[in-house]
Amino acid sequence: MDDTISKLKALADKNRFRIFCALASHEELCACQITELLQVTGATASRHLSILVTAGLLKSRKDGRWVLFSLDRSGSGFDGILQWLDPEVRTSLTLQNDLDALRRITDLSREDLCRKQRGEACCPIRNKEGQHDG
Amino acid sequence: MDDTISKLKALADKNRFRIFCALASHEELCACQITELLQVTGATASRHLSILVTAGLLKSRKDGRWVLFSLDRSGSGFDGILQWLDPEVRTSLTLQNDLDALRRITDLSREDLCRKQRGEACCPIRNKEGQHDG
DNA sequence: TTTATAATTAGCCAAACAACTAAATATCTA
DNA sequence: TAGATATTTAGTTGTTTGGCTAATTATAAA
Repeated sequence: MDDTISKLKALADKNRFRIFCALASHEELCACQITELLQVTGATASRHLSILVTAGLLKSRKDGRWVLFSLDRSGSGFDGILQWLDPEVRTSLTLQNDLDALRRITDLSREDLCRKQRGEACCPIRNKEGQHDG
Repeated sequence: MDDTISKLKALADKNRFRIFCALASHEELCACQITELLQVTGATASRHLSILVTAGLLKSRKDGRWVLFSLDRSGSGFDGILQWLDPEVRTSLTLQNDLDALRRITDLSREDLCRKQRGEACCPIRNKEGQHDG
């Protein structure tokens, strides 16, 4: 039971939920891409990612100086999670915006993305929210 | 998305998770039976129940001075939740103990249960936990 | 109508949590 | 090696949350 509750707790946060859904449609994303998507500090993104990994929802691998995250589909009941969340992922405005944003983010090379994060304001991520999230 | 996160938050607490699982195998339970199961104050049980109802996971109906709670299976994706949690429910030691306890609780009339809650120590609910919960 | 009781609400406190900044730990490149 | 950069860890702060007791509301019984 505690494992299941860890998973529930891990998903029961808006930013972590967005990370999870982002990875449901992108095989792998690095920490800095997640940071860019959420528009939080790298430290914050890193902590959220570690919570998701610890809960067994994500796995990570190192690629040079990058750490790449992906869904850990090995957990028992994982398909049930996806089945539950799937209609959500397809209809939420926030998550649709996230997909748009991710497209822009992954269009940049990681190098360009990181240059951008150092402050050269190119390609800002717009957040269309404020409307009720369908 | 917010609705889904409310459901996740509602389930991401041990006591609320136990309530939900209890109701997965008992059509209806009143607040005082839940109180007895969790071994918390009525106020605490009531708050947990209201969180589950607000999230759309439970519904309630009044029967005289009792309020009876049951799963609200109408929510979209509800079957996905059950599918996810089902293996859990069948293997968790805590949840198995809860089923035993519930059998004892529902064997009592509600009147007897409430007399018991007023302090006459009959039929204590044993908690076998402490062992790792499988 | 008075008393008892099921349930909820209000108010309090300690623990958990999510965000930040700053510092530390890799890893790559010049 | 020195410097840059991707990520994580440490430490701080304000908010949320889960539990309690006490007070309130609603129903039933005497």
